[in-house]
Amino acid sequence: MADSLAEVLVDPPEVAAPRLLGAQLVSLVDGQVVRVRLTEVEAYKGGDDPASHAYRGRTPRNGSMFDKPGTLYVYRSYGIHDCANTAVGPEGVGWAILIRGGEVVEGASVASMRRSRSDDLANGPGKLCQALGITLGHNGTDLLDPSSVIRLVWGQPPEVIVATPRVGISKAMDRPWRFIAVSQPSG
DNA sequence: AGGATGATGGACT
DNA sequence: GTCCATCATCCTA
Repeated sequence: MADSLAEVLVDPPEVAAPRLLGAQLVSLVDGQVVRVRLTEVEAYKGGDDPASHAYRGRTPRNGSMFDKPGTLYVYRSYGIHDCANTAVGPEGVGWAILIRGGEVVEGASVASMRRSRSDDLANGPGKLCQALGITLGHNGTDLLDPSSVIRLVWGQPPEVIVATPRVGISKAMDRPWRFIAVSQPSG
C-alpha cells in the first residue's frame, strides 16, 4: 500500500485505472479550489483498442495521450463538452484513463456555480470537467507537478470496486474496462 | 422513470 | 457527409 501515484501510472491502463479510484483531482482555476474524489474511470489502450482515440496513432488532437504518464489529455466531445484523461504507461504508447466521474469534496459552491446546479456536479466526464473548470486549454498539463493548475493526488482507495463495459462506445464491448467505486455504508 | 433529441466541433472516409 | 469516450431538456406513460 506504499504505492505512489507515479508508480501506479506506469502500469497498463486496465491495471492502473481501478487503482486511481479514490485519488483526487484538484483544480486551482480562477483562484478557486475544487477537489474531486474519483469514483468512475475507464481504460483506453491505444493501438490495441479500437475504442481508443489513439487507435490510429498520434494526431494533433490526441498528442498528449502519448506524452509521459500523468499528462492531462483533454478533448472536446460532441462539440460541446470537455473530457479529461490522464496518460499512463510508457511514453509514446497512447494509453490513457478517462476520468468519468467523481464526487466534489471541496469547493462545492464554486462547482455549483460553474454547473448552474447543486446536484450532479461531477457524475459524468463532461460535468466533472465543468465542475473543475477544466477546458481544452489545460490539455497537456502535468498532473503530477505540484505547481500545475490541475493536479492529481493520492487518496484513500475504495473498499469495493466494480468493473463493467465502457460507456458510450460501439467497439470492443467485450472489455470490462469501466471501473466504479461502490460507496460503503459507514457503519 | 425512461426514451428521444438537439447542440456543435473536429477527425476521418 | 458521417461518426462520435455527452448532457440537458422535452416528450410520453
